[in-house]
Amino acid sequence: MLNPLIRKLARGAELSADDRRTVEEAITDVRQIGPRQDLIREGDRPDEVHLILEGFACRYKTLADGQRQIMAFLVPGDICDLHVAILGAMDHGIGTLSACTVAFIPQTTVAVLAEKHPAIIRALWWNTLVDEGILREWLVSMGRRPADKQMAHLFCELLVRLESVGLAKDNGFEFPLTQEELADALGLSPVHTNRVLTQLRDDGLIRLSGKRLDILDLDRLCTYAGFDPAYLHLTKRRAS
Amino acid sequence: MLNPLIRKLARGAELSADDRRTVEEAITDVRQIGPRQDLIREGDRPDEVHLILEGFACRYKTLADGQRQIMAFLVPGDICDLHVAILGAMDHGIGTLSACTVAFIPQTTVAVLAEKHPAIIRALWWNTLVDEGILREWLVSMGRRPADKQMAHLFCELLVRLESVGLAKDNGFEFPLTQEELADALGLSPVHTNRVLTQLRDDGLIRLSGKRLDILDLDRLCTYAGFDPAYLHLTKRRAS
DNA sequence: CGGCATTTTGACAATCGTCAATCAGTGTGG
DNA sequence: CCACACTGATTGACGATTGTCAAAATGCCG
Repeated sequence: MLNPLIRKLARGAELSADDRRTVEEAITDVRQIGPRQDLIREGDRPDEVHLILEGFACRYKTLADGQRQIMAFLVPGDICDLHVAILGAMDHGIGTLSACTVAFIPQTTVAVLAEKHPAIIRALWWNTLVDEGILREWLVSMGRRPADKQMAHLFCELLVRLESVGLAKDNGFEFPLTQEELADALGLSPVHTNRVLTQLRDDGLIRLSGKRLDILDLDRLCTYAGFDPAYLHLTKRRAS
Repeated sequence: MLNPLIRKLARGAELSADDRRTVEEAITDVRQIGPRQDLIREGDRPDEVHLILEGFACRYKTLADGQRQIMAFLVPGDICDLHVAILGAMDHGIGTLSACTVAFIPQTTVAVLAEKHPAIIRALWWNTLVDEGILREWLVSMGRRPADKQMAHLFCELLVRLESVGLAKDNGFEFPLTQEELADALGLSPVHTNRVLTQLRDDGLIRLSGKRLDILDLDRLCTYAGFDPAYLHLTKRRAS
């Protein structure tokens, strides 16, 4: 399988064949991680960068009263913590949701890339900035969209993101999350999440069974959610 | 007055006297902007970077139905759009709230800095990453904190941020926003914002009159909000 | 003083959360 | 194969938070 990171970066930045090979070669330490494991905890200063190759992970914070807020879904091709080298300590945790395949890339390798392959670093920064755009859109969703549209918007976003790394087919994709985890991402209670999900199903917009999510009427779902993919900055080129 | 950007960057990164002078010299085009003016609109590709020197501005998005969500407050020392050069088009707007003094710095100047003063660029990236941390904390607030604690948390954050650029005194600062603008940042209705504000006042936690916000009992407000300033990454050094 | 934006208040409605029970699916051991 | 336990999904009843609408009060500025 083509490395999902390269596949994604190629959409937003210019990478030469040499750059791509360099990225491939940086991925040597690949590990299988079980579901619901922490990759990094708040306060850590990891000396490796983590790249998701398979599975779903998330950024999250846990409040003093035990509530959890998921701040981002990390899917194949996503880098978890490029910023730690600059920021110092992690201000949030990163954990797997499903079982994941994760590449551990030493900071020293990243530093070498920065030195010798500026195009790669630029592409990685592009990626980081897209993630920030996603974060902003989540904030908009939580602040100004009712729960049903917020959820619809999230599903639209995931479809586009997973398509960009070749993991969506026929407007559907693997979605190995419990409703409780989905609730933690939406800022809702699990019960209300269930009700909203039921409503979207009853409206014929989606089907969620087993661990697969199918979008039955993409146009209508996008309209319903007010989804405009511009914030994903994926328009430069088509997948090759 | 000491340039607030330099003051802030000095807290999180190492800048030599030469670096500081270089930053000073990059600020030549300084303009006065009235309140409620757009600096950049969604879709723009500005060829200047904007730096707030005085006043309050914000990042925002407007939905199709006219609702607005403010995604960040930009205060003196904050850079609005360092990322545009990498991302292409703006996926959100930036507008002033109060009257502002804004430095317009050409992208070419930034490119020269990147070439000749890596420490400055590194400091600017540090700043961008802190902004991302703030965004994550806002998401947590919106998702998992009730309105009163969310507002309390925001006030704690603003105090720390404004202190770091020398704009807070005696646990108070200029806060030139209407309640409607505050509501757009919190994701609340203006009416509910007013009620929560009244409650915080009645609890003796804050005073908000005219355009000044005073925190009357900082310890209690921080406890109430569950505020932990770690995410602001301002711990490396004291203000000099 | 008059005009206007902003703040404040009350009454009521909608959304969402909590609690508790039930149902469904899955895997285990006998 | 079935009994059992366990997790996750679903449903109902009810309560809390937040939104909406409309009016009144306040403050600011010419």
